[in-house]
Amino acid sequence: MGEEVNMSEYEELGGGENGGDDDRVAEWETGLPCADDLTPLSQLLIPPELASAFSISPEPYRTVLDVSRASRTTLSGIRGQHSKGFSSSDNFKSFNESRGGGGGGDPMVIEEAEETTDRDGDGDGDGSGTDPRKSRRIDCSELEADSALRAENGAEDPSSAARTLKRPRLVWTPQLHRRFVDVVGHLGIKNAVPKTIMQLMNVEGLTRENVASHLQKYRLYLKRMQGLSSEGPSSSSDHQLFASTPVPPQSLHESGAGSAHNHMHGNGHMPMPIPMSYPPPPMMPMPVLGVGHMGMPVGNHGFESHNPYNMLRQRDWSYPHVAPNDK
DNA sequence: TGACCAATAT
DNA sequence: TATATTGGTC
Repeated sequence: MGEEVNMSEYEELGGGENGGDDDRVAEWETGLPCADDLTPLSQLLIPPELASAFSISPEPYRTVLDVSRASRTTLSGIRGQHSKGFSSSDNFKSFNESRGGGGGGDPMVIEEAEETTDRDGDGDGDGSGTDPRKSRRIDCSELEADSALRAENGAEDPSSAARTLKRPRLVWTPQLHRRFVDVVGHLGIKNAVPKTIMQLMNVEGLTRENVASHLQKYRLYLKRMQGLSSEGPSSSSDHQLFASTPVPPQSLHESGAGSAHNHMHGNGHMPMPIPMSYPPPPMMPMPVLGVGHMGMPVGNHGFESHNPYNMLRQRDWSYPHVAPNDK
């Protein structure tokens, strides 16, 4: 963070060809939210009052250094998941860091969800902080979080049993899905494979399996949409979630083989850092303003400053929603 | 061997 | 229904 992001990092991402041009990057940067728009990770994400209201122990302040370190470890952690992986891992770092617009990388962290379908029973009625397990936040700071969570999860037997514990079911929140879609959009549906998506998404705790599963569904959705394209909007429920799909439909047709450097967005350049702005509240499908067809941030800024969800989003982005996954 | 993907299970 | 897991294939 203290240091500049090396622009050359935009070069080739897993087979991507043409290098990142500075002006393109600059172009991008203009689209990025300015530092003021972002909630610094070094800042408390949960106000003390709120924390106490929900019986959450307030998080410690993080220094910028902490944040930086955390993001770095996160990245390395994620990279560590694949053995051979990417030639220049920095690509992903840049993807991530530059999005922070100087604010620093913010590897997203996801929230875990109780996997038992407990929507009827299990009255979460009394908010007496009894459900740390229901929706737990995982600190993005390093592995401590993971181990802490695991300890919390299988409090009795952290060592072996914890290993065998099922990791909680991942919930694809609109934010998370949005990130997914953005990455897929940048890769092009044809090049979007679970591993790459997972890495580009840079979401702590997200596994390839998670992505694969979601990708499967997403592809089905795209197929269906293409099939129905002329027949009006689908009434399916996933439409709500997927409605925010910027992925160019032609990508599917684009069986056009190997041109991996799909003209993706005009010039087939790298997946750029994606300023994640995701206007729609879950129940309100709306056209995606956030990402134009060029993958460029389009209407974000006004939105960001006005949209009340913005704050939430910030929170969602930088903060956990993750399922701990130890592999 | 690992990744992808479709089918199937939960 | 959404997500996880499995099994075949490359």
